[in-house]
Amino acid sequence: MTEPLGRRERKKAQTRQALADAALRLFLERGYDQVGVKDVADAADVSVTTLFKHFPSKEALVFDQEDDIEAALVAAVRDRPAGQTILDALRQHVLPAGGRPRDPEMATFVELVENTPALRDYAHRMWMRHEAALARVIAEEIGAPEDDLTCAALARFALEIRNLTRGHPDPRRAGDALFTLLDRGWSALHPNT
Amino acid sequence: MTEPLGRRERKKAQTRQALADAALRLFLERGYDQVGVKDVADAADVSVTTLFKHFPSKEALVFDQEDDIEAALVAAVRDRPAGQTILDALRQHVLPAGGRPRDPEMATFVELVENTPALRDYAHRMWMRHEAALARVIAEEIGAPEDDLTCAALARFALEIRNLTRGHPDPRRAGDALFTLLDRGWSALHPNT
DNA sequence: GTTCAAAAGTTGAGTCATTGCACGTTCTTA
DNA sequence: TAAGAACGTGCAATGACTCAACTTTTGAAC
Repeated sequence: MTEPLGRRERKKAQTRQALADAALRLFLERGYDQVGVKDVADAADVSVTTLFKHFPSKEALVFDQEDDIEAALVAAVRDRPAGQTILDALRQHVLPAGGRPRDPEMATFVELVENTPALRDYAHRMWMRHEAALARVIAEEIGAPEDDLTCAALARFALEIRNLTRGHPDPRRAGDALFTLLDRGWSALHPNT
Repeated sequence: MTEPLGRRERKKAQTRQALADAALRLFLERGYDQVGVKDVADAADVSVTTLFKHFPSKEALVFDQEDDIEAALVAAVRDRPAGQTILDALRQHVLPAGGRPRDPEMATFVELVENTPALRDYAHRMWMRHEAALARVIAEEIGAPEDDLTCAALARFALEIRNLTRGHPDPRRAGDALFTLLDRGWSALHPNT
């Protein structure tokens, strides 16, 4: 489906990839704040303006493929198995799997993001940006008005659980406890949802 | 207690006040994004560098007296009446009083902050910055380890309630419902706290 | 009363991320 | 194939923020 690309689009994707690769390499070598966008552009052999045509900001250089996350989140709630509550669906989708794969490349990437305030904040904002969509699908599922505040609160709290458990020795167990906390309050307001 | 100020400190406070006044006036006149820090500095008859010696950022120009909020927050939990739960103490302290005083000057200020993304985000960050202190005092009060995750979560969720209810027609009632949600889950984990 | 050195205020000249404007190249359409 | 639209690219600018040096104020020693 993505095969028939013209030369132009192929070169565009190539340039984009070169920028992302150069950025990640330089950031890991020297640290995010010690690398300017000029350095990244030079390493990819393009001008700074071209860099910003491909990425909306310096932070976005390290978050390359952040596309279908919102759709997957909404689908996890809307298409949950029959009989499963909304909170259990969120619990399974938001919390990471128990044993970590320990991909070494991913590990250094996560370390870079965690140790760089600008990147940590950016990742947080990107993740919380899905709150509105999540709140909307929750309201639909329980038949509440679209702007129901408890749905917005549940969406925000559930998303924040991932941020809270990040860096914890056992994120799965910790997240479970927090989802249980939310579940007790939520099921009192909206039983069997 | 703050009377014996030397000429120097008096002039410093005077410059600071002139900057804050000029900034608020210009922001309300032309809009936050249409005013540069240069304009504010010129209006107060100082250089841009001097402006940044008094305020750490452009956003900070409008949040002049944000000092003892964290202390009051911690005190509200630690010095709550005997027999009152932590969540009830937070509910009373975080939620605004029912009838609004309708101070016209404050109203235009709130409107400016709400309608300016940069200021809205800054106010949010400033408010959430108290999460760590709040989490610490909650952990102390229930005798949990200082880095207990459920305490951090309760602190974050309680603070977020204020952000969620902002702009709602009846913040008091809406906030009450959300605190009740948290209360059910929390009292199951830590009864009578 | 004068001097002097540390502390604090002030400044102009910079740095860095980000964005209009203009030019050349590539793709489309007739 | 040639005009015209759309796109990639670079130069130069803008706006927030910082740095090294200069000036003023303060407090005490002489």
